[in-house]
Parts: sequence; C-alpha cells; structure tokens
Amino acid sequence: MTVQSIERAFSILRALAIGPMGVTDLAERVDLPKSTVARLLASLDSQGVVTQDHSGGEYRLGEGLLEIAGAAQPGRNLVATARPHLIDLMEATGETAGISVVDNGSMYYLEHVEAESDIQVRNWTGDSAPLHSVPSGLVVLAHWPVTRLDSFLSHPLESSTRHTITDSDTIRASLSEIRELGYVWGYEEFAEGINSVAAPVISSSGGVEAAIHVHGPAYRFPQPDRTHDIGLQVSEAAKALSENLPP
Amino acid sequence: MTVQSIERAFSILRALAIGPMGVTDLAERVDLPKSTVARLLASLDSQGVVTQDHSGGEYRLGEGLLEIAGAAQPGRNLVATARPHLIDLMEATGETAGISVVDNGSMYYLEHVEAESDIQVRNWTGDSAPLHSVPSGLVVLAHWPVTRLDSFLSHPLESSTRHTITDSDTIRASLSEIRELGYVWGYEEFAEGINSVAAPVISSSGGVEAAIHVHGPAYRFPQPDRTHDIGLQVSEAAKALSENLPP
DNA sequence: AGGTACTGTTCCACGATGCGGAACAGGGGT
DNA sequence: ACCCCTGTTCCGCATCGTGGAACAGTACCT
Repeated sequence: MTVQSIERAFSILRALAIGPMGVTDLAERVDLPKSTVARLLASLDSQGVVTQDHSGGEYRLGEGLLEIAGAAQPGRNLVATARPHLIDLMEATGETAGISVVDNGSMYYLEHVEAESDIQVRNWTGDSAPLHSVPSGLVVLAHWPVTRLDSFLSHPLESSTRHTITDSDTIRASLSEIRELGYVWGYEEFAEGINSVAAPVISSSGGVEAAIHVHGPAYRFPQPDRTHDIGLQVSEAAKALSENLPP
Repeated sequence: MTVQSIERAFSILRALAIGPMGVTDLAERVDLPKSTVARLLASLDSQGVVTQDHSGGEYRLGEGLLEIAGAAQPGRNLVATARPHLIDLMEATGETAGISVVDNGSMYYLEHVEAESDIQVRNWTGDSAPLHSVPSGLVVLAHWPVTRLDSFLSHPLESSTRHTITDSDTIRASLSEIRELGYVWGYEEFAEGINSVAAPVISSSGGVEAAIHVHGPAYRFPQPDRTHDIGLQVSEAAKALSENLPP
C-alpha cells in the first residue's frame, strides 16, 4: 500500500527541517538503525535534497528540495482545498467567489469561481491589489502583528478609486472592528462598480496567509438587507477552509 | 548503495515540478510501470508532498514539500539570526538563553547560549518538552487560533513536576495575560530547580513558530524585583528577532 | 602517546518488501 | 449502449532494502 523507504525518507527530511543533524542523532530521532538512516541519507544526497557539510559531517537539507518545491507555487493546492468552499459560496450568493494570498505586499488573486450570471465581474486571477484597497487585504492586515502593520501603514497609501481609504488612522480603526466581525465589506474601493466581502483564512500556526471573498456588481450586490447574512457565510466558509488546510 | 524507491520517488517529484499530471503521463515520463508510479504516488500522498485534486484525478506537488523546503534555508539561519540576540540576553541576565521551535506538538530546543557561570542549567538542545509545561510552549499556545488550542487542551495534560499546571481552564486564563504582557515566567514547571522566562517569535505571516527564553537555577533566578525587567528584555529580544526574520 | 568515546561508513546474509504484469473499476465522450 | 481512457488493486516472484556488527576515522581527555 505504502512504500516503507519513502515514508522513512520523509521522516528523515522532516527531522532535518528542524535543523542540521548527524546520522546518529537522526537515527535516534526517527527511531531507525543508524545504518538504515545512513543509506537513506546517501540516496537523498545523490538526489541533492540533502547535503553534508564536509565529508563525514552533519547533514542538512539541500538545494534540490528548493528546486522542486519552487515549482509548487505557493497556494497551488490551497486552491484545490478552497474550491469546494468557493463553489458553495458562489451558489449561495449567486456572485463570483475567489481566493487570494499575500504576495509581495499585495493581495494576489489565486482563483475565481464564476457566477452563473450574464453580468459578472471579470476574472481577476493573476492580478494583484494593494492591501489597503481591498477587503481581502484588510482582513489580512487585521491579523498582522502590530509591528508589521505599523511599518506597512508608515508608507503612503495610494488611491485606486475615489472611494479608496488612504488614511492610516481610519484604517487602523476599522481593523479592530474587522477582527470582531470576522469579515469586511468593501464598496468600490479598488475598482469602480464592484463591491466585495472578504474573510481571513487562518493557518494552523495562527498566521493569515489568504482570504476568500465574494465580488459582485455594485448595482445589485449586496442587497442592503443581506450584508450581514452574506458576510457570515463568507466568514463561515473561511473558517471551514482554515480547518482543513493541509498543514 | 542507493535506494531505488527514493531515486524513483524524486524523479516523479521532479516530473511533477513541470506541472500537474496524471499517473499515466507520469509513468511514461519517468519510464516506469504505471502500477509502480501509482504506488509511489500513494506513498508521497500520504506524506503530503503530493496531492490529487479530486479522488481519481491528477496529481500535483503538495504543501508538505514547501513545509520541509521552507525550513531548508530559513530554518537553518533561524539559529544564526537568533544567536546575537541570545548572546545579548545571556550577557544581560547572566543566565543561559535559548531558542526553541514547535515540533510535533512539543517545544523542541534548537540552540543554547550558555551562561558564563560555574553553575548553570544543562544544555537542553535536541530535547523536547510538552507545550503546557514550559513558558516557551505557553507563549506559543497564547498565539494559536482557538480551534487549534481547543483541540490541544482537549487531550489530558501530563505533569512533569509537582509544579506543572495541568488544568486547562487555569492555562486558558493565563494565556490572555501572556498576550498582554508579551512574556511569561515558569517556576519549576518542567524541571525541578529551574525557572525560566519566554517570549514569542512571530513570523511575518503572524504565526508563532518559535520562542526564545532564559533559564536559570531557581535559587538565584530571577531576583524577585527584576522579574518584569527581565521579562521585558526577553520580550524585546524576541520582537527584534521577529523583525529581521527571513520571510 | 595512548587510550576512550564518539562520529559516519561499509559489509553481507537474510527475508521482508517493493515490484510490475495483468485484471479491475469508474468516468466521459461519442 | 458502446468504447477508450483514466486511476487503482491484486498477487506470486525475486529483487531490493534491511540492520546488526565490524570498520574507519577524528576529537577529546588522561
């Protein structure tokens, strides 16, 4: 069913992820005979995923691992796990649902599930938006440690539309509300004619790496009496996703 | 000399680095029987380094790979980046300073900087301690999302010494205080005769992955009038480290 | 120097373990 | 209904990995 050597190889890699170690320590840690660990390490070494400092020294994780992992674009299967939730949201609201991640100081749109409607927001996948100008960015900011938030807000904030909020104090004030509520609405702050709600996806380490959201044309979305209702749905979906995240 | 299955497993991973593929394509690419590839994939899947979209679908590289690879660089120089701060702390307090990370539900002691004193706590490097029994674990718990905290506290907590706090409500109550204060003292809770302070190292995503701490013999550490003073120093050091962490 | 206590590495007979051809099961497309 | 493709399971065979023990270095005390 499952291949023993692979299982063992990866427990070795995981052990090495903690820090460089020698064969003996490693063997004890993963509870395997030293000779076995040595052989597995030799194989992993020949694959370039581990290296030893000087011949006969400690082992550490190698470049080869980064080479492979580099291709695993951040959030590749975040998308896969998120999809079902996005589809639910889309069906519940009738509007486009999506997920985005923090990338290089902006929100990067990873995936979209389109509404079944003739008029809908365009596919934003692959684009980025400034954190302060989109709800998804705001929910991320709301969960950042203060020091990081301070340094972000200390740079001047640009406007995307005439509705964009660029005053750092106003933003700061809204963040605590966002933390309480669990979601936030944005009204044409990034693009004219588009409103959206977002909620944070929280990883098991407690950090916020992503947000999911629903976008719709401002003239019909949201129905004024459903803002809280829809906000809760997004928040629920985000919470559900947070819980069955891979790590 | 070299383990066949590992060699094969990594050629599969390398092939998947090109892009998501099905078993058949993959088998042809790496020139192996389909059944063999399927079995290897199943193993890799159980390790979380590959995932398939929907049961019976294509395979792609998984999050687990990033988890390991992420530690390839930053993990190794976490210690390097931390060292100067630990040395500062050690010199300021005259006691041993260290850094530990969460590993497999425990705090794992990564590195120690020894006090320049004849009597000092032993080198804890490489050992692990239950999260609830050490200050470093408590500061980590204090920054976990509630759902994860709940599941941790739902398991029975073991005592290490007669001072270990095992009541989940008592712990829960102390966590909010820890969040406010930024540090926490532990008095002989994990080992008799040892007191320690810890503060959380917060990554750029907002998650807590490590803690730094100062340990000393209970008879001289801390001087009762300096608990807050020393706590602040540890907290400052942790904050400083958090800020020049590699992303 | 001479020990001692480590380290990582190699050897090799044994048999558990992974191998792979072939048969199976489940979807989509036509 | 078919066909063709997918990923998955089965199972006997022997290859391949296993792990104890012996080896070979190296750093550290006496």
